[in-house]
Amino acid sequence: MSRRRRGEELEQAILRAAAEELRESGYAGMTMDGVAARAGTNKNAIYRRWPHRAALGIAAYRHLSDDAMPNPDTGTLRGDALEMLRLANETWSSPHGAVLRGLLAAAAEDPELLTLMRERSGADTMDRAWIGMLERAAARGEAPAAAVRHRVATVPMMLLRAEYAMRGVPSVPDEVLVEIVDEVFLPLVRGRG
Amino acid sequence: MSRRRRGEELEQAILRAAAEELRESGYAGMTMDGVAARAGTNKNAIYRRWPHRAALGIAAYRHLSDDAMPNPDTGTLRGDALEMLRLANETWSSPHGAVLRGLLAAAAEDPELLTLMRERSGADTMDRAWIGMLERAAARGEAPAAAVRHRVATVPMMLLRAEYAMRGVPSVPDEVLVEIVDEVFLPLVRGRG
DNA sequence: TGCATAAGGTACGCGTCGTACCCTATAAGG
DNA sequence: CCTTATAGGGTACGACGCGTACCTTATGCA
Repeated sequence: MSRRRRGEELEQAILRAAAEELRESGYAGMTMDGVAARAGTNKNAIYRRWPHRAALGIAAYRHLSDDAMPNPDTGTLRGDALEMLRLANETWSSPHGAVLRGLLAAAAEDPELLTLMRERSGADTMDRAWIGMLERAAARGEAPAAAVRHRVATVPMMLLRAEYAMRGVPSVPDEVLVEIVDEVFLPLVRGRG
Repeated sequence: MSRRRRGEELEQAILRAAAEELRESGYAGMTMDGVAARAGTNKNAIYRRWPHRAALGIAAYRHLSDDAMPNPDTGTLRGDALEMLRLANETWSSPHGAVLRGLLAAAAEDPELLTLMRERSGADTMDRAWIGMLERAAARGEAPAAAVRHRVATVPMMLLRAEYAMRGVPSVPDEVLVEIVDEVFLPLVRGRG
């Protein structure tokens, strides 16, 4: 008969099982019994490690993907911005993004979870990438130095996020991304000259 | 013994009860049994009218407040925009807004409900108010005519929405509203000249 | 080899949704 | 005025999922 797993090994098995459940059924469909069964263990082992379902969900999401932050350098501000938006749009409209949205929804009424989420969502890294993009544009003379501001740099991602909140699951059309760049981001950067 | 209510009268009683539960406990705390008990009826009467909890939640939210859309006219674009943002911020950070966020969260993975929400959330009315504001500014010569665009007009509200999504329950500080107007909205409008 | 620790197995309490069934008041129509 | 279809009232129940309790059993370590 098979060995009995413990410690790190068991923990990884649980996380893997939870991640699979997340991918297949989303956060709403991830049940503790399901994870336990899939991991070949029982709920005791889970609750000894995470206090509740949401905590496991967040940990498993983190386990699901180590998001490599892109840092496009197309040579123009417009190209860089579009590239960033398109990559984000792809990520968020994938099953992977659906899981993220489910978690965010679950955390909406639980501030504690929301902070947990934000810490691990890589939002800061994302913001830095946009600021870097603006700095390079400014160095090229493509943007006024006064435009290199956090509030300005984050506008496109904020708009994309809000667009997702309004629409349902499907991805945001590419025209919208182009509009965000051409009708908002670039005029805004220029308007600060 | 008291009359037995029917039709419209009973429906209103249920909606009133559901709205009270929403106000007191948020959407997550609104239970069907609770609403039935508070309305002095039973779940049959509810399920004969709404197919599930979420539908009742949305209907009750609508019943909770007939949102009079503000239409400030302070004489300057900056004043109008700030006023709109401040009103929206007040609304969303009130218990009333907490209910709305709870509903949105619940609807996040259910496209059908999301459209229901959007239809009744008055988002279109809100957009029109912002466009009207821009038009008046253009008429006063305070903004270029090219800035009167839907995508431009909706930017501040989108940013506020995204700000809410990032932070938890508490209201967005007034400085952020000022930043949205002074660092984004006004430069953007000017940048389109 | 003995023991503390942690995993396995299982059952349970609780809350909540949604459904079923049967009884009864009410309104509408002959 | 009486009958009958309709809809509300009462209640119980099945299903499901979370989180807990309790006991048994394997495993690593002293």
